[in-house]
Amino acid sequence: MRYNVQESETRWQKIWADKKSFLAVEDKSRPKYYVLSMLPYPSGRIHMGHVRNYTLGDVVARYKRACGFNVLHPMGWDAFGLPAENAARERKIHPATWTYDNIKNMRAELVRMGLSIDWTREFATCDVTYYKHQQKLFLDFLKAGFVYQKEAWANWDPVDHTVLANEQVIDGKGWRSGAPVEKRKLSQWFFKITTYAEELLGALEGLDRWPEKVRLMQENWIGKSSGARFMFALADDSKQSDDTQPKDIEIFTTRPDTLFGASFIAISPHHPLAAALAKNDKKLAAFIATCDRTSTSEVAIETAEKHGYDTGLKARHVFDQSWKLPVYVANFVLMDYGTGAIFGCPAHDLRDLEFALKYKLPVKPVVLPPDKTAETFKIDKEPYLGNGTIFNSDFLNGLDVEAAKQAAINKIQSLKAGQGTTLFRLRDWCISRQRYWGCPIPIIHCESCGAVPVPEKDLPVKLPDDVLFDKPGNPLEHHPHWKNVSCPKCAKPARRETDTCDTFVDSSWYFARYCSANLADKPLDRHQVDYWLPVDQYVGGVEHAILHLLYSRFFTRAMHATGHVGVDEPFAGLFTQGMICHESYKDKDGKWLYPEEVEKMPNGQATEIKTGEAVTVGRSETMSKSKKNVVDPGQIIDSYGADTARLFMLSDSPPERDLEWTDAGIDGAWRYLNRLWRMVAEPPIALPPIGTPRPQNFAAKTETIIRLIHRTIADVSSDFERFHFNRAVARVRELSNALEEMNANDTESAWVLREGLETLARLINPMLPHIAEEMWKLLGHKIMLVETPWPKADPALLIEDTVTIAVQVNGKLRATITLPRDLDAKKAEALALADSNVRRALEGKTAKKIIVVPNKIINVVA
RNA sequence: GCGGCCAUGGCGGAACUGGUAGACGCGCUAGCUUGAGGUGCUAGUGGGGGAAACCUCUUGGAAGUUCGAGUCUUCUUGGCCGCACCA
Repeated sequence: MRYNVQESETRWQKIWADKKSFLAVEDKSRPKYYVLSMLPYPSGRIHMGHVRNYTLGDVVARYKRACGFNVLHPMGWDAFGLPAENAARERKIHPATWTYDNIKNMRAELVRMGLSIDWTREFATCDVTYYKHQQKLFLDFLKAGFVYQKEAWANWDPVDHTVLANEQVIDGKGWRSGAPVEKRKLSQWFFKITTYAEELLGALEGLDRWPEKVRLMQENWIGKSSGARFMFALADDSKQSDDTQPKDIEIFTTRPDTLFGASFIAISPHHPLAAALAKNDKKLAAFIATCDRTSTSEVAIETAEKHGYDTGLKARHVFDQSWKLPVYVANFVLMDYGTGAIFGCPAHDLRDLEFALKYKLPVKPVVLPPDKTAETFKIDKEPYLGNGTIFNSDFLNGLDVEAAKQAAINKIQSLKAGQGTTLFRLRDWCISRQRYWGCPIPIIHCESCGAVPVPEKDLPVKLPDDVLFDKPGNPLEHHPHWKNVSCPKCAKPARRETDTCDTFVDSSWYFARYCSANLADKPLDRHQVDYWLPVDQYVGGVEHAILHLLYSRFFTRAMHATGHVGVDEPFAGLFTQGMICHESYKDKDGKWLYPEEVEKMPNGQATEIKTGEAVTVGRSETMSKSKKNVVDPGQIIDSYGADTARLFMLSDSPPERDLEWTDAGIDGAWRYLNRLWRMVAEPPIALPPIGTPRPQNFAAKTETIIRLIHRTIADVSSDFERFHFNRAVARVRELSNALEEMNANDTESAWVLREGLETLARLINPMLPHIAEEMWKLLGHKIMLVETPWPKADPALLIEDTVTIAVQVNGKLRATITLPRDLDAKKAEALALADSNVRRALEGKTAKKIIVVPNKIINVVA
């Protein structure tokens, strides 16, 4: 007999659905646990990354459920976005049709994975019933001051008539059109994420169940730096281009302690002063134009080379009005950071040093390293960045770097030239997208009233269905009448905002919406949200380490401020899984081949099945459609079943690391599934009926098995708690190996075997839910495993009476001895020394020192 | 360039706070069983030596701390990831 996977898996899936096994209902009497896998984009098919992601989430959900938690484990669709519009353009399918068809297919695939999801809470972010609430949140945020509109530079694709995200600009060209991207100033909507910059940074520390790596990435992204901003006055005798030219330059620095080492001022090519000067300086205008050109296309290559243009202007040093510094326009100074102007201190900054060496500017050290003397210390090709004592610096002399920073800031403030300040790298979040398939921004533009929020009673602002994708640009803009409305304030003819929201907005609150997914009249129900939030365990890919997670953290704070939720942090625990990798194959013409088009030889060579020609085998790398090194989960589940796929995902590789897909691995998982089934379908010993009382005594061999059963319960439980699923699988396999070897046909052994098999079924249940239920049923149980609590290890059976102790002589293992547990150190010592191997290793020498670590090791030093 | 992570058999990986390195699996070898096409069972499997007991070397490399280091420290090599002139 063989295990009939397909029959069994579809049967259990139906039973779970019929019994509503995974329906989540608020229940104050039980602790809640919210498990969430990252929202999938409905591309049409699930891929291996999804399988891994949802398997991990499902193991946690099923395990916590068995442990007595009231579990919420929902699923939905991140359904807005560009691919649907591309499909519409390329294949003349309406984005909605394309999206909902894809959702239907993918939902069916997810159901076949046997996930313990509460499907009653499912929604797609493109449902009007979802995005109308998002529009309400937008209006609330607007009222609370989290939203504003401003002119901002955007990457504009002149062929597709659309704005491109930075990652859609490749070598300065649009990723679809290939046309050189232009910088255009557009009026766009922003969320004020910078309001919370300090808090988003500070709260990272409290996210102790987040990967260190992700917290670090967010920390760097937010990029806090403290320093000072202050004015350098332009000297009177500087040449003046016209009256509109500013009289001073404001700079930002994190190193006010090095001010006495200043040798120049540099401003960005985009600085207003540069623009003013360029009006009467053709050479400068040309220089700025060169900077613009290199700044878009060849950023990576040009990074090293620094260029500057001496404006001829002089700036007076803040601390010494007689000291005049030259003012350069320099290509390495960014306009959108700080004030767009810096002072250069070559001795203590690499970039300033490069610049100074190139333009022969003075290099004057002002920080003396602890091991150097003032007379001999010189800066050559390397700036000195470390701590030290300030010298050559007037009133700062003798201070260390930190003290000097503070002293310099105090002085600047007393001079009324500026003040100490903190700067963040984090920018406000531009949410405007010039696209159709997104949530409309609920704003009406009126000639006389300006940007007017759509009144709440008029929500939702629905996307029109009758749109055409026959020409480039935003279909909402081209629609015959959708954008023509009357102003809600003055009733004059006005124009709807035709921008839609960035899809990151959709995914910034979906986790909260699941708590009251079917609520019609408002976005969230405070009681339900307060019960379920925060998400206890969030699972997804590292690729969202910054944007999605940071936006969600901001959104949650904004929702808190507007009274929609009661928490600041959406995700208490975060787990980021690794990618799925596979070898790639190329034919002789260099065209990629799918794995199923290739036959592998035992010697590692490969040939194309169709042609018989040799195939180049590439190294294993992340599965991607472009390289065709993908394996379709649907096909795997068809032939091996969901449990096999799930087991493969959990075995061997730790979940945070990349996983290599191999056919051998899936075969191994499949064989194990069959072994499990055979163990209960055809047990080696006849099993006693359920509820047979536990025998009083066991033979030593049987006792060992009993102890192993309980050891395994304890180990697997702690492995699950710590996301060590590969270890859990190993522990489970050890137990099944031991049970398979049982052959004594006595009543005690039979009892222990039943105990072992039942434990096995319960332990694998979170990972392999279908076969676990099947085994449980074969063992005669009427109550399903989904309703059966997690097994508890008997603490008495976890403690061994005897322990095996390693005996070392001079740090080298010479013997292992078995001793009663917690044996007195002196006695243990004596027994160790009596061991023949130990005596031989000592070669008659006497022990100088003996280290005894109870129940672990004895080291004899001779 | 800056910041971070990682390195263990032929392969994926175990080893909790420094305490028997190589659990578990894949692969391979030998034998048995089964047999038409994702079988099952037994034994073995880090390198070198030995019939064996056992000895010896071994966690990218070099040094150090320690009775004892895969684990801690310093240097070094290689790989992966993030940021990239952020003043």
